[in-house]
Amino acid sequence: MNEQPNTRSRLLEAGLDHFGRVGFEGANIRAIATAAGANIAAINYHFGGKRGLYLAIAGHIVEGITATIGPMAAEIIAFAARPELRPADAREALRQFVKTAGRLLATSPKAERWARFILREQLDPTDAFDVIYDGIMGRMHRTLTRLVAAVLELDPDSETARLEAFSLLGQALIFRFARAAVLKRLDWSTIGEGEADKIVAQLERAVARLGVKP
Amino acid sequence: MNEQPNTRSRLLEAGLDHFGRVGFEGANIRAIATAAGANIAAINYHFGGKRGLYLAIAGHIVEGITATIGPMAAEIIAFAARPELRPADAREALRQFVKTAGRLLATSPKAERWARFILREQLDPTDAFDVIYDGIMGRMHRTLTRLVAAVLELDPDSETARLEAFSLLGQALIFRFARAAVLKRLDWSTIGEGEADKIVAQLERAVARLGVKP
DNA sequence: ACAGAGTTCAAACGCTTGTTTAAATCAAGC
DNA sequence: GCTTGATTTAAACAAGCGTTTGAACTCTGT
Repeated sequence: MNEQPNTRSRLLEAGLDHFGRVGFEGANIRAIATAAGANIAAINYHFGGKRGLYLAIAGHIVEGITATIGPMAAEIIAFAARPELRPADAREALRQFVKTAGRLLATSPKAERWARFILREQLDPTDAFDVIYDGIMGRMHRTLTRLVAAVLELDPDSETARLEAFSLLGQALIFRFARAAVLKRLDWSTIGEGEADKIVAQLERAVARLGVKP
Repeated sequence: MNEQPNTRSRLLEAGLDHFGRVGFEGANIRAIATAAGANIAAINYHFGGKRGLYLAIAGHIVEGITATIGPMAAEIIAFAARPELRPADAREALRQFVKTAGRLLATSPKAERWARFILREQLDPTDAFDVIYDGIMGRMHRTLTRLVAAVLELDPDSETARLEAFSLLGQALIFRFARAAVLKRLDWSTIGEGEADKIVAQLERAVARLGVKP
């Protein structure tokens, strides 16, 4: 029943999955405890209760994402921070970013769980949303904005640049958030490597289209 | 306490809001009944139970969306079905579509409730998803695909055309689904007419960019 | 071997859940 | 005005919920 790590970690993982699927109110701490191979009381012992576990999971997600995309993120951030960033270079950096992040988002089971949990938080945000936004989301969007602004030759602090960054993000996230519709419409049964290739190609097309003058 | 329509309708509206906020498992039929100014037993009487109400709401959403975008949709569908559809014409139709639909999606309280409910269904689809997909979503996406394909001069049945349609859709939906992040990042407190203008302008930029050769 | 803190366990605690029941109320038709 | 069917009501049902409890089980340092 038990996997490798300690009860605390197993509860975080099981909770992430469970909360993401049915939401905070719908979640059942007995089911979480069972899935984690732990006793119900362990949740109250380690996290002080259901809400405590939920908030801890938000932090756990930030850690997870940071650890996963950390190396690439550092590289891109350094690149994006260069003052003499040329449009063509920024476009290439953006292309690399969507290739890696897009594939991760499309195929990784971890990313699936993260996305589910985060999306539910967007639907009616609680304290957990601030944890995630301040921890990873805001930072990531600011970097994306700088790159997009460089490609479009916009002021990176302008509202337009931020809107453009959301536009690009939307084109990636739609394949994660509207997965059920994507699978039906494209007649796919699942998203494996082959399907991810097509999604990534679509994202590269989006980047290539950025800032091209009519 | 009671609004105008009958108990059945009030339960559908209250349930749409409540299920959308906290999900099926998290929803509380007592809270729904109270919000609707009805007795708990009314849910079982009219819909046979919690699940029955949930499924009925899916149908109610399809009706609502159809009634709201019906006139525009009919016009666009007729337009998109024309065999001799020229790229420039299709682009103009697409521009009109995102202007109307984008503003509705961004500002309408009804659209907010629909989007919330539908998004939750995407996270783990049940029978209700099929009701919504077959009822409105698939139809709408097929029309969108035809228009996008015409602009890009692609085969409207090609996988690429369908992916491109999702890309465009993603750019509109991100402002609805990731609303919490959008508000934070753009330092908006709410999305009123002024903010909707900026979102619609961003969507028009996305349409203008479609199919422009480098 | 022992002590003591850290952790896990089964059992029980109120309380809330979705559903059911049977009586009360309403709206027409004759 | 009474009857009949549809609808609404308050009350009760068992099952499930999050939390608490106190005893049992680790494990580490001495």
